[in-house]
Amino acid sequence: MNSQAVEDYLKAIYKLQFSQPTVVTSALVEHLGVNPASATGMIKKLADSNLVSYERYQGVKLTPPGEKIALEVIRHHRLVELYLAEALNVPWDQVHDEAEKWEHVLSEDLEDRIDEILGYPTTDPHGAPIPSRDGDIEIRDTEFLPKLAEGDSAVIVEVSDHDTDLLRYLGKLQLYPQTIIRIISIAPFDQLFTVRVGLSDDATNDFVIGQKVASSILVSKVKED
Amino acid sequence: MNSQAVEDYLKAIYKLQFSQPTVVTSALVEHLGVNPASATGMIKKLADSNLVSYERYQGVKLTPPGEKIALEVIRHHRLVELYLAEALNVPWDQVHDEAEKWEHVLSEDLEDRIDEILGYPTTDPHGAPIPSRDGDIEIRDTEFLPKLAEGDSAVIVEVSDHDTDLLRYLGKLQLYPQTIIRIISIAPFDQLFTVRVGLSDDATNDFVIGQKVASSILVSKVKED
DNA sequence: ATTAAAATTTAGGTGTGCCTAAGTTTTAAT
DNA sequence: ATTAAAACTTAGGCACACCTAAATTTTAAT
Repeated sequence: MNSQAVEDYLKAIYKLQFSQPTVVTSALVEHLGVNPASATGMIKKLADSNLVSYERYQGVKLTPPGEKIALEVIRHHRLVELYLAEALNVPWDQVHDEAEKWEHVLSEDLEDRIDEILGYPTTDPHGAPIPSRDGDIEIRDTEFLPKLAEGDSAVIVEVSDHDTDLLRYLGKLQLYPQTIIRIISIAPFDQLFTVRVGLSDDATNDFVIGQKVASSILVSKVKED
Repeated sequence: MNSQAVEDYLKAIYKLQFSQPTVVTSALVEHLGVNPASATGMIKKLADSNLVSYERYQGVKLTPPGEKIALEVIRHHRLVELYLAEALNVPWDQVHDEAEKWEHVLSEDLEDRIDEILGYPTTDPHGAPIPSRDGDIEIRDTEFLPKLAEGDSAVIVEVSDHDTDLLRYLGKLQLYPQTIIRIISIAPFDQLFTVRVGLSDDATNDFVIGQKVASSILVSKVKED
């Protein structure tokens, strides 16, 4: 069996490959909080097992078998997150950390039971897509909130899931997946977004978010009528 | 934090202490399926941490701190077993193996949520008592089925939980905790028990069990009127 | 082209928990 | 009392996954 460490590395590589065509050691070091030497050692091990392709100093890429395992782990993680939120009422800012532990001990049998109980869901509590059993994952047409212009309306598709404080803050602002928002204005220099939840003309609940928060939100633009 | 291995050893010692005042190395070797040398090494480590008292060649005994941890692990295990059975419909012969993995990753927060959802249960699916949060565990007046005499009626209190095949067999015979049984007869030499489920006079469903099966069942005698 | 800084790898080491093989101690039989 | 068998411990190693410190390679600046 793959160790927990192997699974964590593969998952990290999978996620980092969205923003980088090849994942360099330092990216893994930062994402996993390990020492560069440890990352190099594990990368060699993964390359030996043919889970990543690797060229010294050039970073890694998942091979098909590596990607398959990464997607299985991600499926476990996201199913568990949703299960914790729905069935056990764990607050959405805590499900990620719990799921980090549970994803590694979930049997296929239990995975199926949870999947069935949840009604074969397609997204987790943060809006991230849940891969299918055979590793297919939905590709969606999204952009980060900072790409929006003044006056744009959009629906929140997904929010970044690993920062507890950030999630609590987003929750307080009602910024959940499926929520419709409108960009009222964008202040220059500091890129501050004045945001309104919903489509109303009522400005009393508008609030302002900065770059950090804005770029943790993935949206899909809503066409005006 | 205590490693999974430490938790497993403490749990094993706790269980073995019921039948032996002091737990010798070979008992742990058999129960955990490890090499004698490994057990000795771990025993030393546990003694150094003051979780067991230990004298070379004489076996170990849990200290109060060791017993506390053992009971916490057992509480986790039994709560998870019951949760898997009730909420996820995992068959009762499989819950033990799943719980072996989950018990080590259960946070206190999740433990409380599960406890609440289950309605603060006191026994697991095999009838074993669930320790309270602060380590109290119910002491019951029970005996093993082979202690019963012909004609005795008794209620099944608990069955041995770790043998999948045995549990499936008991299930087929309807020998669950709470079930009332009567010993119709005991065949000499081989100690074969003819058992009837319930208190009826209908003999058509009587069946025979041997020593192995009989001694896996804990009962509480029912007084005749 | 040279060099300083950044990124990465190598070398060597730690702790955990397992193993086999070789003693040592206890126990029970004669 | 002696001895064989059983039980247990010690000694020496292995695999894993981490670390620090030192060396190497890449990169970007002059």
